[in-house]
Amino acid sequence: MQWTDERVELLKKRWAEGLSASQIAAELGGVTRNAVIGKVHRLGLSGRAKAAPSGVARLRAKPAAAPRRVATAAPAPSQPSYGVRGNVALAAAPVAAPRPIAAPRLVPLEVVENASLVCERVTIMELRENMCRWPLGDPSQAEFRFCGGRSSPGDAYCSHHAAIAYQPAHDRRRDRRPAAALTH
DNA sequence: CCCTGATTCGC
DNA sequence: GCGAATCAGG
Repeated sequence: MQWTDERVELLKKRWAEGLSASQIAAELGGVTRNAVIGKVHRLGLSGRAKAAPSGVARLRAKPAAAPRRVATAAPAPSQPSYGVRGNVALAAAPVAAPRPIAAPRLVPLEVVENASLVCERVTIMELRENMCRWPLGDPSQAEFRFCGGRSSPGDAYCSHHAAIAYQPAHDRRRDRRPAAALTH
């Protein structure tokens, strides 16, 4: 991918809007957040309006560089695409299309309550790959959130919500307990 | 751990 | 010029 005028324009715009480098990278596609940050600096538009980093930090036009030595071959990426390397470079990590609705069935109340405990109540913007996409509330409302609890990589839901969502259709009817409210 | 931006420097 | 690797910080 190259920095076409269009891509640069979008970058400038989003950066000005305050989006993070990784968010911009995801929107652009084909680049990592490092690439975005690098470009931002080259364009000379770093340092967004940011509440002064508390006094001293300001003056640190510091040299404390890194002793990096790349030398040999690249670390043979296990995945052909961009991946997550610790806190490093992650490009276009597409969060799977969040499903607006997942119709919960009758579920033991305590299961639902346990689920509530792990709900982070995150917005769609805060939703990440390994976060539970269980919807909370009305998707048409601003208050709509996703559970956001930890989900196993590749799983849509956290363990509690998975227990609810994937409940076998059978043993639903038997043991009657207080029906859980469906809002959670 | 998740993430953020900043910096260096081999390419 | 580009961006991975790394740092420093939340």
